[in-house]
Amino acid sequence: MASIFKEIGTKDKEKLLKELEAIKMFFNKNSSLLERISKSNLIGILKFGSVQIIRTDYNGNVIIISDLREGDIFSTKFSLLDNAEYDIIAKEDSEIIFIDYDYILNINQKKSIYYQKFLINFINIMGEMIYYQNKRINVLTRKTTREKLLEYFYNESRKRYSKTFKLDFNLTELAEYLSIDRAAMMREIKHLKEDKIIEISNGKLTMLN
Amino acid sequence: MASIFKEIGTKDKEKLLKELEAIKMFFNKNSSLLERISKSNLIGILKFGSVQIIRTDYNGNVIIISDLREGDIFSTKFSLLDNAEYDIIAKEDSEIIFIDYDYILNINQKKSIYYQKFLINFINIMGEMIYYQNKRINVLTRKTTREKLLEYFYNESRKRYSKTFKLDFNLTELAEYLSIDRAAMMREIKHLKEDKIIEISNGKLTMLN
DNA sequence: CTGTTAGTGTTGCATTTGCAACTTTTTTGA
DNA sequence: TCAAAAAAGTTGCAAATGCAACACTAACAG
Repeated sequence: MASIFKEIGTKDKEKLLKELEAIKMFFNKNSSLLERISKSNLIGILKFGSVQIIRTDYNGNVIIISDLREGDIFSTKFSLLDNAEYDIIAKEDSEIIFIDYDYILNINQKKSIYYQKFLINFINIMGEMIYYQNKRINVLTRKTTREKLLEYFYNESRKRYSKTFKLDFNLTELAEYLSIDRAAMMREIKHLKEDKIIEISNGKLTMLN
Repeated sequence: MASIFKEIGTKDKEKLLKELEAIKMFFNKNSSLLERISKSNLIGILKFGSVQIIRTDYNGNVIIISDLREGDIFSTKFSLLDNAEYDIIAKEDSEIIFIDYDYILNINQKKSIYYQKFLINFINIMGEMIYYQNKRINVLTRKTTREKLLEYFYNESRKRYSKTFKLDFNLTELAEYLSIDRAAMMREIKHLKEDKIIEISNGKLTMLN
């Protein structure tokens, strides 16, 4: 997996963070990030914890747009935070480093090796983001609940090189991630169990056959 | 809109393309790109024409994953082309410049100004790609056909600063883009007309009120 | 230890959706 | 210019989905 500081030594990393005027912030579990940061143009690097970008519809429906873990990166510019339905929530106690996006592209030390590396790391991470968004679109464009579930499970299984794995989400969140009704999803999961396609118990899923 | 050669002069651009071993290719309308390019690791820059990345399900259902126009960029690495359901189709006669992704990050002239600019342009374009994918996810995660249509129309209207605009897609393609049944979409469009929320005739849409 | 909250699991029912099968209209290219 | 293909438009119907409203269990905080 790509990392934003890959192949950059500790000293260079410190220098870089200083030049970029990086700010480290701590967020308590279940708090909203948007109350404390500007929405305009920041890159967030998740040091530890977990964070979700969510959308809450006018009818109270919650959709998980992004689910971020340690090392993941998000952008306030490229996410749709101007949309009032959107929010960013720390799901656990989390520490995040914020960098102004414009500073990344307008640093003084453009010729330094560590800046070159940083830019390339940044590009690789953006590439990964695009890839995972495509995966997500690939799931969301499936027509039926069953297909969405199977596509998601199949992806997770491949990602972990195992037919049995722990789900990243609880079942309520899974429905929010797949943008389907939770009750309908539970019904379909029951069918998948009955058809002996999956087994699932306390957060652990097994794909049969 | 970001451009990959922004602020790079003609001569530097030529030098750059040579160093990157860029290859220019022409594709006839309705031909598949995958028959002629490697799937592994290319960046495609659409000089002119239009191109779609599509997925065809086992049941023959077509979904438009990306719709690309002049100046747009796509990647064979970050798209899901290892998935046999995927294909890239030239919708019109198109010319595309291909660059190997790895060359972009491993060029000799790393310290040249035009390479700096190129990298920054590349980052800005990737940012745009992420933004538009988020827009797409924002539409696809709407639960009903009506909400998907309205969210899409609303976005287009804002993008063009006008309540009346020409649709990028014909109606068959629009259903493929929104991943909904065409007949169900037609039904819902009829309702939207009856409810005096939109007007639509030969590819031109108006949002009322 | 225990009351409260969050998450799981289930069901009935109305609504929406997808599918199949058409007709009509428009576009295209030989 | 006209036949064929593509796109638009429509409908009935079965199936899938969302919604509301539950009961039950697990997790958590005071």
